[in-house]
Amino acid sequence: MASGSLTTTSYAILGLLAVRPWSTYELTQQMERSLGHLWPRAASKLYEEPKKLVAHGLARARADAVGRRTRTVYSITPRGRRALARWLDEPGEGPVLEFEQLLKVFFSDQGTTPALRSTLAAARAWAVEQSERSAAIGRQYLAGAGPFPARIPQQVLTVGFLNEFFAVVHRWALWAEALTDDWPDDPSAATVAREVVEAITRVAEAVAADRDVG
Amino acid sequence: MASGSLTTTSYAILGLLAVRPWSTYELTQQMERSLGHLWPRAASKLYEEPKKLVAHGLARARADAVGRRTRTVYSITPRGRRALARWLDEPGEGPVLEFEQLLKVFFSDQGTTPALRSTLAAARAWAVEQSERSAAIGRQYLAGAGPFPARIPQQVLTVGFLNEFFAVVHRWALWAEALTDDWPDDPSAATVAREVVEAITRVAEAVAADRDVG
DNA sequence: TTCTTCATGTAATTAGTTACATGATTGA
DNA sequence: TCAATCATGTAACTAATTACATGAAGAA
Repeated sequence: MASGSLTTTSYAILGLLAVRPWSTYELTQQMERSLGHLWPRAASKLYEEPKKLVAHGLARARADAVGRRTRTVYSITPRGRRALARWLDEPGEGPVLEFEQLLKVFFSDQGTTPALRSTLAAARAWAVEQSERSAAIGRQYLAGAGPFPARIPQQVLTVGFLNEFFAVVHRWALWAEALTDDWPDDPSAATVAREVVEAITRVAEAVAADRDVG
Repeated sequence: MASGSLTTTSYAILGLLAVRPWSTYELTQQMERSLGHLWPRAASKLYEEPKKLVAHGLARARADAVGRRTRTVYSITPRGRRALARWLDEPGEGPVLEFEQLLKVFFSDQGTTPALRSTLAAARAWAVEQSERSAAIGRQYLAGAGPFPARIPQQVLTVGFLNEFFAVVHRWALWAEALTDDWPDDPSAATVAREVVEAITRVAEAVAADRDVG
């Protein structure tokens, strides 16, 4: 028992350790490559959290000598695996989104239409960039390469969501760029057709209809 | 000049004040109703940030008496409007996602298939609930009601994204539930067909193809 | 008139980020 | 052999959350 309780971030690290042992630096690499898209945390956190896992008896640390300095490699303990399985059994929180560009779109009537449209273009570029990176990894797996082939099913489920997420950002940006194409320079003077409001409401209603289905 | 620089959260509040003056409690209501979906922050933050805006000369505070206690109402200053417009001119960050349920899916090979599937069901229920709320507001606007009719174009752009986001969570959960339907109890023994990997890769490649288009 | 919920904050705590420091490795 | 980059961390700081406290308003 030690130093605060376990957070979702703790379990994110613990989950990585369940795959194989990692040095702290390798953990930061994984954060950039995969985990960062669903649970982003600063690298320095990854030097801190594993210590908490060790204090709870869920992981072990081994000091590995590289040249004159030491590197710490962490691995999961049997207790750690049990704790992870228990955590996986609990419901978990829905998605939480932080989207600064969308915030700027929301308040765009206080700025200019060119500013709004360049924000939309930036969002679209973001989606393209993410998708490029993801497509490259996908092709790598299709070619028979790619790390952790045993975990492909879990990666497919996860990447299946992320790619759709990137696609929705892209599609939305295109749609919004088209919609604002003929707006006056002052966006507070713009109007949208009733059919557009109907269309976006239908999207929500289609999903809401699943309530009955269960 | 005072007490730290302005953050995105500061501008989120400033944007609300540009619409009309609000008491702090009203600001927390707006956080629940609209802003919380794209820039979620705890209520207590909303009691603190406006003070920073005042210290920077971007907002004014008026103490309003209600019974024996006082309520603070904040309003934007001309300098505040200019600062907001400048901020809207800057590019802004792409979306950042925190998705605990997806994290559990990612590590689901360390648990059981029933646990995985109940996580998927929870994600789907989340999407349905959000969409219900959003659809109700959409119908309200279609009936001619709804607050801030002058800002409907900006709300359409914003809600247009959010509804598609809810829909993508829903569609993904259904897809994943179908895909895992015949999985063995131990999900680390599951496999997925090559066509599925091809399909999710095509999604990313379709978006990446926009690079050429610009 | 008492209970509950709405309303208005402050204080304590924690999670997370930015900045810094420095050794190891590689390649020009 | 020097510069650049990779690797490994710590410390200071800030943003944000949770917990708490209490007055006002309305319902039973």
